[in-house]
Amino acid sequence: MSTTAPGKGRGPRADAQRNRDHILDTAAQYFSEHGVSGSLDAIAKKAGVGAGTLYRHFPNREALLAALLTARDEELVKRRDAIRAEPAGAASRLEQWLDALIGWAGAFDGLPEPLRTATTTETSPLGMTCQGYITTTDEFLLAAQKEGTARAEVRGRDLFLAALATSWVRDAAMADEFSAQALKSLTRNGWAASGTADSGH
Amino acid sequence: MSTTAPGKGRGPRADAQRNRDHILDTAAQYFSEHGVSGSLDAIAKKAGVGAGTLYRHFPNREALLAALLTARDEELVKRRDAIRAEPAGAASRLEQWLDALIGWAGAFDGLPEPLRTATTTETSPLGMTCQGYITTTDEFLLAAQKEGTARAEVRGRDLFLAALATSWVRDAAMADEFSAQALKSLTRNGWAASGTADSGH
DNA sequence: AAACCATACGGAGGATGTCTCCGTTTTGTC
DNA sequence: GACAAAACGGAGACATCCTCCGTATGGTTT
Repeated sequence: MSTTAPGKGRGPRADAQRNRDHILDTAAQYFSEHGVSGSLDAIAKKAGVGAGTLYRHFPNREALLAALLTARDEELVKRRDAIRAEPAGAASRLEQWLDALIGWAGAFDGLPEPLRTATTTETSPLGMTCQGYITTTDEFLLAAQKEGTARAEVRGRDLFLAALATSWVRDAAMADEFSAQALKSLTRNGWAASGTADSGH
Repeated sequence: MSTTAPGKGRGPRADAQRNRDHILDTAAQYFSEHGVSGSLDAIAKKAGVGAGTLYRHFPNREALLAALLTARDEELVKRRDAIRAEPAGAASRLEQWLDALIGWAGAFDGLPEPLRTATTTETSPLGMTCQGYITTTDEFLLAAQKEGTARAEVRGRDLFLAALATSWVRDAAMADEFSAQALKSLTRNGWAASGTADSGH
């Protein structure tokens, strides 16, 4: 989880780097337990730093979230590459990628909300991240469209939002795990070209 | 917007009734302008009543929201009856009902969130409301399934959540009105039985 | 119409949370 | 070891939610 960018000018001071990493670790755990709306001051206290230190490193909740997701970036990128390398058809690959997105957006309780906001707000750290994944979604989607297994009028952005929405429905819907699955199938049938749809129970 | 239930014991005091109605009106306007997360204290002030008065009538944000939606209930119920009376096929009726739900959930910015929470939380004023509309959704869905135009494995609850999700995506997505439309089509194709799907440009 | 009391009002204030400011401390360099 | 730049910490300004309780008002009774 170190972020020591080599060669770039003079690196950050040692204590700053240490604190930053530690805050990130603490925040990851705290958000896991309390959802993304957990108190930032509480995170600072738990990490053993002053509130000022936390806010200097991460000016607001979104920045902290963005940093947290960047740390997880590697994982999702790896997944993307693994899916790319699969011998399966384009439709299956797209489906797997969307599944990965749903899982990614569900990393913390309540995460879909800021992600959706970021997706439409642009020009924010989170927005950049989302934009990148929309591009990837477009890549898989285009392949499926060329293959004839995905409707032509669908856009990557729409599927990305649909994945967020699925994750959003799953949040706090623990009483009914079916619903998330249902949304997934609904989406699956939604983008599939006629005749290739799968009831996906 | 009066809520004078006739015959039920001794009604509320006149000033209480007046305040309640006025708070409701003020809240409707305030939420329209600032979304459902607007400050409750600000609403009280704007309505010219003390905070205590607001909280006595509506113990929390959800209660206020529920009262606000109850006022709109009549409208949606009327729409439901109108759809029922239509000569169109069951699929078309289901589609129109889902459209109505999407519009309903978009009455205020940010409304889908508490609605989703209420849907999965049950036993809350909002939860009751949602439950009722899920039942209606089931009614329209069942007709479409009997007609053979809707997949058998879909449930009303899922479509209800999908409608909320669509409204959720639309929120703050003004930069891209397409997305909401896309989600709608995606869902439409998702529940339609094979062969009856419509690309819904 | 005056008195009575249940009902309702208002707004100060406790609790929690976000974020800023600035005096103090730490780090890296010379 | 001394110096300046970088970073720290936590008090406190400010916003919100919500409660508590002394005070005012409305309806009823005589």
